[in-house]
Amino acid sequence: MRRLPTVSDVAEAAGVSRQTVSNVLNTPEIVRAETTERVRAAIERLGYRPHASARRLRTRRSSTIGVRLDPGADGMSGSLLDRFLHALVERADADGLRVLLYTAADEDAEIATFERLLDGADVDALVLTSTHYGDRRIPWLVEHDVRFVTFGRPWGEHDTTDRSHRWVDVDGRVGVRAATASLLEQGHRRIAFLGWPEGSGTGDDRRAGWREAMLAAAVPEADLAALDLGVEEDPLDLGIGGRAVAAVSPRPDAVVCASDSLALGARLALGPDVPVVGYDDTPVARALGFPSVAQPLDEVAAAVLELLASDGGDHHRLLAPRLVRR
Amino acid sequence: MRRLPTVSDVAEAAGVSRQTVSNVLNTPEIVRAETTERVRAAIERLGYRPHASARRLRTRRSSTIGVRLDPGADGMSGSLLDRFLHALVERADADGLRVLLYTAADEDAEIATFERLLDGADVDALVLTSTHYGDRRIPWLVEHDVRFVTFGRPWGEHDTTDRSHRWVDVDGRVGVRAATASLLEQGHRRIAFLGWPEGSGTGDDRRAGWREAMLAAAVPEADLAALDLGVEEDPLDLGIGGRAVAAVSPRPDAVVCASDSLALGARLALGPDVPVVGYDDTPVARALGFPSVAQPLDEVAAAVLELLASDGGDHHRLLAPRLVRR
DNA sequence: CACAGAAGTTTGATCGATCAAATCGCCGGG
DNA sequence: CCCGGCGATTTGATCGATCAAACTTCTGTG
Repeated sequence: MRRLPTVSDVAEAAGVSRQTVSNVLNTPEIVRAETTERVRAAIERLGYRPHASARRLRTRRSSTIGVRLDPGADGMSGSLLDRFLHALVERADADGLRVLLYTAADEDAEIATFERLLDGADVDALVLTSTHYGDRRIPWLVEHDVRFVTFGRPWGEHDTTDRSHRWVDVDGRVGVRAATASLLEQGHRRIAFLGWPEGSGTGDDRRAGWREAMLAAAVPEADLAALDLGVEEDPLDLGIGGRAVAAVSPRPDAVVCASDSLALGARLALGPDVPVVGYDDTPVARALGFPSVAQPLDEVAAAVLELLASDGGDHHRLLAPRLVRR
Repeated sequence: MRRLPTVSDVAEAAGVSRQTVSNVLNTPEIVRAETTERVRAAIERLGYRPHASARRLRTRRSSTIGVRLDPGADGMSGSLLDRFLHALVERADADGLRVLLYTAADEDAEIATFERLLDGADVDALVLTSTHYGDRRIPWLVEHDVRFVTFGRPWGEHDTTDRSHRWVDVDGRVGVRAATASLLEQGHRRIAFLGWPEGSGTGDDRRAGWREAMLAAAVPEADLAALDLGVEEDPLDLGIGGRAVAAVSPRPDAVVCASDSLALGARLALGPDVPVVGYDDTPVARALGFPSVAQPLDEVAAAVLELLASDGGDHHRLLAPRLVRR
């Protein structure tokens, strides 16, 4: 491989000094227009590209963000992370940022990885994806003064106005409320909610959306209990959700679900005549043609990067999902 | 953030020179055991970690491999890339390699990205995932003397013994043959193959596996034509495959499919009584409980890294998939 | 006992960029 | 006509590591 041109080569070719070349690239406003022109031409002619590692060494910034590739998300919604990652990489690229992946078996291993990545100056910011109750990573990062943004709000433990923790999330409650409302509009009244047992932040949030819509439509509170189903999802047994819905008597008119995989279970148990709405708009929902609440992953990615870059301003964003009707 | 310790700090603390510290880390065999011990202790005590960018600048190696995050793989098997990536990152981590993501809208954009990544010394090797007929990326990489491995063999255009192109792939033919054989063992004879129209490398390879198994079981060649179904898959219409199978008369005893999403279509059209086997072992197959041919992604990742690292030895690997019975 | 050669360790230079400070050129005011 | 001040550009030092070569110490041999 040929030797790559350096700033010095460009400088010589353009008849200026190294620093001027550097200035053209980093602070063009202090360079005379005519000089800029000459340097630009030389850069073009020689095919010069700054050497990323050299720059990072000097500036002590890596312009790289670390993202964990979650092993857990192996369910049907696994592709969600995939799509988020894709959006993130695309946006980051436009901002001149690189995305580095890492994995970790558990929280301790992940914190050890943080140390490696940060001390080695491999990354200078992190994006975390699955936040949960009692997440030990957050305090660690805050304490070590690391720049990070989570996709997922801090459930419970934190004050949402806490300025040390920036986060972006999608308002599941609003999404499920819209889904439920759309079923109510179609004339259904006995709309079941098929979700997870109480105690998960995300799940309870989505459940709340269903309750709100039902109560707003004057469905008596007393009727809700029988329609509120929480099952422990098992990737190997889709039937569990379906059986729970099928056991409700009288049979519900429609079902709003906390995930597409629950929705698939319900659909298989009840047949195509009972409307079902899923969550996450996965390929399964698209293929089978049932509606689903889609997370605006592009917007999430954009917001994550904005929060990473910004110093002041707001420290969190709650984005509205979109109901995909089918 | 505190100033991080450098080699010099460690050297001073251990009472040796910079270079000796470097040797302890990179070529321990030339350092006296006693010295190594002392340096190791100092490293531990100070919490020293090598600065990745400085090392890269000096060695002109980034120890980072670039992987494209494919936008296209949005189907049900999208999570396949996800799982592969995960395995890759895990293995790479163990070898001290980092994985950097990139995206690109089309082939030209991707080649432009190659230039950026390589010239900037961001990555020193690439892993490509979806190879196709007439792939212009391959000759570009070969010509520019870039180290790369593809997951997917070169379909048609290349000689498989070509030493300039290293690849790893999964033997779909063997996988589908095993799937078909297992159905034959169960006593089925009219086993349909539901795949894509002829002309796709992967698809034809899988079809060949079905044909082989059928012919080996003495099913007359003449019977095969009616059972060989190729449909253009449409992520928005799962029914297309199902309708194709349902139209076969007399109805097949069982169906072997080129993908889980085709299998889902067949399953929905024929009901749970006609055995169906899918391909890729996606969450859908697991959830619905139909068998599927699983690609050994861990092994693929390991093989990819081995080929990337090795200088001599074999230049390609064809791995055997595993039939997941259910 | 001197000495060649190996083994272990140190020194100075370097990778390619940016920072900080110095220098140069030019204009206008006193 | 000199000088302060500003804008544009250059120079020298530096980031943290490794390379290449020099140097020191040890070992075994004639």
